[in-house]
This record gives sequence, C-alpha cells and structure tokens, in this order.
Amino acid sequence: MTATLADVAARAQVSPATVSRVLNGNYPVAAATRERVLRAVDELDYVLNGPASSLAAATSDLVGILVNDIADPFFGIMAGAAQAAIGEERGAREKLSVICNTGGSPERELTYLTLLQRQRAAAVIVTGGALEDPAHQAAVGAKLARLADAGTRIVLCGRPPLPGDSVTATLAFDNRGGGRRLTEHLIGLGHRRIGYVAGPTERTTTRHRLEGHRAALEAAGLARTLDARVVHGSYDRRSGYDAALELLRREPELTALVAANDTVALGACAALRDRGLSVPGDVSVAGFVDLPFSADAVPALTTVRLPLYEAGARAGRLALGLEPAPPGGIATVHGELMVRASTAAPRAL
Amino acid sequence: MTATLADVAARAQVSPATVSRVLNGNYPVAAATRERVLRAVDELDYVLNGPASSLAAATSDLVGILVNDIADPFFGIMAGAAQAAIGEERGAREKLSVICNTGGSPERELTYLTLLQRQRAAAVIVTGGALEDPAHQAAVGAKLARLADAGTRIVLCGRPPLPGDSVTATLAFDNRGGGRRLTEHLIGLGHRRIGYVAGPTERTTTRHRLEGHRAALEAAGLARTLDARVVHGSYDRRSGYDAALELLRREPELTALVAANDTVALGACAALRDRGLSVPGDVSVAGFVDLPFSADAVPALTTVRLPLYEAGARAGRLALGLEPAPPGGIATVHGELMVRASTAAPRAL
DNA sequence: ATGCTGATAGCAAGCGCTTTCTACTGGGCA
DNA sequence: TGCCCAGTAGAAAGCGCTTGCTATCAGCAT
Repeated sequence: MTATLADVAARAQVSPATVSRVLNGNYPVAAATRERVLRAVDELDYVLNGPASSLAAATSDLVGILVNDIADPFFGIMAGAAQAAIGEERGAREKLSVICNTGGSPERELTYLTLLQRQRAAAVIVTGGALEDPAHQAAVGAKLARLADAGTRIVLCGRPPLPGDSVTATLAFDNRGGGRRLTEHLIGLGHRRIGYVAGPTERTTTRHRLEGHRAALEAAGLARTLDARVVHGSYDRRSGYDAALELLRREPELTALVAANDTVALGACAALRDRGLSVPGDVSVAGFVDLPFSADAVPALTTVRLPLYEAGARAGRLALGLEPAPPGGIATVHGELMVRASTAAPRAL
Repeated sequence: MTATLADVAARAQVSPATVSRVLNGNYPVAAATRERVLRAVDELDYVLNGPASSLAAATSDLVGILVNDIADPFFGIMAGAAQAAIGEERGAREKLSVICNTGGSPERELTYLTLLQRQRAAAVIVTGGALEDPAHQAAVGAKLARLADAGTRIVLCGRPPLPGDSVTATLAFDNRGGGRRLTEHLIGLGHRRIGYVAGPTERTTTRHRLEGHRAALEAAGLARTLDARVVHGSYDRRSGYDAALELLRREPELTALVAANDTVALGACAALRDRGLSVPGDVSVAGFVDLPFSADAVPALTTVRLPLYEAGARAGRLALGLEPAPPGGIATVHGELMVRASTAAPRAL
C-alpha cells in the first residue's frame, strides 16, 4: 500500500518522530540525518497523510476561498489572485488553497463554510457582496465566529465589514464612492435624465453602488425622478439587456445609463444598439468594475476600475498572516474612474 | 473547546460508536436513539472533525477540480458546473469540491495533484488542454496513477485521453472536428486567404484546433500557404490583437481570420477595427468555444460552441460515480458551429 | 578528571473518529 | 416454556501523524 511515516523511518533508520521533524522543519535535525530521511522519502515516493497530520497537529493546510459565481471574471480574477499569492508562500508547509463556488445560494454558502469548518481550514476568504437578508447575515456571522474560535483566519474581500471581532481583516470596495463619482461624471457631461440598471436587490453591492448614484443625483438636485429610473435585475448580460429596454420604455428621453457592472452595461449596450440607438451618440453607458474585456468593447466602456487582482492577492496574504492586518482590521479599496468612449455629452445640451 | 463525538455521545447517553453510525447512516440505529443523538448534535453545535474522520475511514470527501486559468470563463463555467453537480448529490455525505487554479504552470499542476493526494481526495477532475511536454505529461500521468492506486477517481474534462487505465473517465472536446468545420465554413463562403491566430504552442488544445484548420485547408487544396498564415500567442485578448496585426503585416490581403478561441478572436476584431478594417466587410473573424459574451459582441461572433456547462456537470457526476463511465472510458464532446455576423463572403469574390 | 550544556534523537501518549467483533434484548416459534 | 434470531448498542483496537518529555552524547569549562 501507500508508504507511511513509519516506513520512511524504518528505511532511514531513524524514529518516526525524526522523520516528522524533517518534514515539518521546525526542530533541529542533523544535516546527515535529514539527508538520509529525505532520500528515503524520495525512494518510497512518500506523501504525507494529510488527515492524519491535521488530526495530530489540530490544524490543516487548507485555505478556502468562497465566491458567488466563478464563471464571472470578477470572482475569477480575485480568486485566482488569492490562490496565486497563497501558492507563492515560501517556507511554511505548502497550503492547499481552494475555491468554492456558492453560485449565489445562501445555503451553499453556509454548507461550504461548514465543510471548511469540518476540515479545520487554516483560513477562509469570503469574496463578493453579502446578502441583505439579516437572518442569513447572522447565520454567516455566527459560522465565521465559530471558525475563528477554532483558529481559522477569516478574511473578507470585496465584502462589507462584519460586526464582531472574528474577522481577521476586511478589504471593502468603495462601491458608494465609485458609484457616486461615475454618476457625477455623467452629470458633469450634462446628462440630466439618467437611468440606472441595478443588480439584484438582495445583495449589498447593489445597494451600495446605487446609494452612490443617488448621492450624486441628490447633490445635483436630480434625485426626484430617481426611483422611476431604476430597474433591478441580476448581474448578467441578459438582465442588462432587458433592463435597458424597460428603462427606455419608461423614459424614452433617457440620455445616459449607469449599470451595476460591466457585464450588465454591455448587455444594455446591445439593447440600445438593437433599438437603433448609438452609444454614446444617443445614450451614454457606464459600467462598474472594469473587467478585461470592457476596454475592448465597442465603444470602450467608461467604468469604475476596481483593483481585483491586487485585492485578491492581498486577501491571500492576509489569510496567511504574511501581511499585517490594516488598522482596525478594515481597509477600503477605492475604485478609479475610467473615462472611455461610451460616455459623452448628451446630444441636445 | 470544540465539541467532539464523545461529547455528543455523553450528552445523548449513547456510545461514540452509535453517534458515528447515526452521522454516517449506514448501520441500523433505532429511531428514538437516532433522534436523541441528532438533538445532541444540534445542541452542541457539533461539526464532525474531517481529518479524524478521514484518517479513521481512510477516505476523504474532498474532490479537487484543476483548471488552467480560473479568470477565463472557459474554465469558470466548467468548474462551476462540476461543483454544482457535486453539490447536488443527495444521500451520501456531503462532498467538498474545490477548484484549484494552476495558472497554466506545470509545477503548480503537479503541486496541486500532490496536495490532493496528501488529502487523500475522493476524486479529482482535471480540465482543459494538457501541455505538450512529454516529460510533464509523464509526470502527470504517474501522479494520476498513484492517486488512482490510492482509490481516487480521476476524470479528465476537455483534455485528451491519457494512456493507461488509471483514469476513470475522459470527456474530450472534439477540437479537431470543430476547427475543421469552422474553416470549412469560411472556405464555403469563398475565403481563400485565411489567417490563423493560434494559442500557445505548448498546449494540446492549440495543436488540435490547428490540425482541424489544416485539414480543412488541405481538403480544399489551400494548405500551401498555411504556415505563413499562422501566428501563435497565448489565449488572451491581447495576444489576439497583436497576432492579427502581425498577420495583416505578413499578408495584407487576408480576408478571414480564425482564432484559437473567442477571447483571442475579440482581440483580433479590436485590432482590425483599429486598423480601419470592418468585420466582416473587410475581414471575417471566427472564434472557438462560444463564451456567453461572444453572442453579444459587435458583430456577433461566429464560433464553435462547446457545451462547457454540460461537460463540467457530467464530469462532476462521473467523479462521484453517479453516472456510468462512457464505453471505453472516453467520450468525445462535439462542438456546434454557430454562424453569426462576424463571418461573411469576402468582398471581392 | 568531572560535571554541565547544547545539540539531536527516541519514546509514547494521544488527536477524534470508524469499524469489527461481541453482547444484550425481546419476540416468535417449536 | 425454552431457544434462536433479528435488531441494536457498546468495547476497543487502531488509522498515521505530532510533540512534550526524556535520554544520549560530545565538547568544554572548571
């Protein structure tokens, strides 16, 4: 069968304890002995038994990364970056960082958390907006607290802070600020009739971006008609398409459209195009996040760039304790307004 | 500290053995006893210790899914589908399926495989094209064989079959056939000067799609000039942009461009546009895979649709043994030609 | 010389669970 | 009335590793 520590020990003519120490490298072992052990490991093709090791040591080298939708590059980029950062760690025993896709389902989120708790994960990174549902938030909070109790490090990335002190670090995106700046840009161009294609009502991200939008409108004295010009949908392209049509129906004179994210924005562009409207000639369109393809769209999309890769990588380092937590445990990650070709002054200024 | 099986047993006034049997549900336990145990589990907020359980049972409930680039929806969709399929399993003890992003690095691929072996994973799904490097292929093959020996089920998804019998099932994409049909479509439209933006030389996927392209050209007696009209790059948009420019430089009279995948195709479109060429007016462009945004591109992309979601979900079921392996262990997944607006007859027929 | 010290190595006790084997129970049947 | 069996529950032996403590030993100061 598979070789065990004892087999290696026998072959190297040392005790199992010594082999374990060589493998974990935290106890002095004479160079000659070490070499002998390493040779035996190699000859036997020995691979540590993770479960046994985790059981004995009461810790594991699993790091879980929770995402809402892995098919969405927004999450793919963050998760990939976190995994890369974790994989780069040198010195310590190699961590196994794994991505868990909740598909946006609250139950699956909880299930994954339980599964990770069961594995006694070393750390878990939770990415993306939270659900608004207080009951679910409480459940997640409780789960995270239990995990933290058991020694698991918790990092939130692109998610609003959680009350309590179980979270090691939070990297929160400044969705409000970004949303506000985006709409200010549009107002600055002269737009007055601005529609908003929002994300799903049940996510915090949706609300925050929308709040930024509202703030900009209010500051310009344009908030009156806000509600009539907001349509909610999901975070996909199809939803953007439909919502754009709906907004146009409600208010044919719309001169600009702000979308919950880039994917939705591109869907909206498609709808406008199909209606014979040009972007930005007839209607300006703006997105959020700045995914790689947004710069290539036609026209190139004005959007708020979120440093997904950097945030993901940082989350990975924080999860490993390679980087000190920000003061207060919370760092706000700001977006940068990227003005491109999809927004312009409205035709009839 | 955290509650253990023994705590639950004490509380329910039964032996640990009984608790274990209730939790694993494979041994008769009287309904009343079961109920009492379940209540105790609930009251103590007990969560099984995975490592201990895996150690004792010599199996784990971890399923690993290896992908080359999780930021690419090609992988995101497959991996997400596999995870969804695995998460849907009812009855058995909940599996923890996890995605591991190799970033295309051979070493990381091997590292992840070792890490999964260390965890005594129940199954591993390897997605996406393999590296051409024989040494690396052999190393992966050997690793998979060892995993299989240890009882891990192996499923390849979107990857060419491997010699030997360690692989439980292989879902191979018909990249050659798809590539061939795509180019035939172009030839059928009247194109004769067709450029090809290939993927990285080191991946099997690249070669297979290119072989299909070549086959179509040969059948039409057009293979002569093939080599001069192929440029290799990576699988990203940028690479498509650059390659398109290079092809145009080599052969300004090009009337069509086939790309290694949709992302690359869109990059190529951008390049053409920047050069003042219209698609498909001046140059037709075709992709491969049919990612969600390809249908929305302007113009909508002609491509070969690969059923990523279905394949991923099936791979998940195969990994769990929920579905019988295809005869011979290998199933070929065919692509479907999606003719859209980005291809048309060349201007000067 | 003699004891002390730092550097290594081994012993053995678990970590929390699964599972084989054994033990007990009551009812059905002869 | 006594025996056997199906149905349940428990005892206990590990699974393969980590780690606190102890043991050994060479070198060195005294």
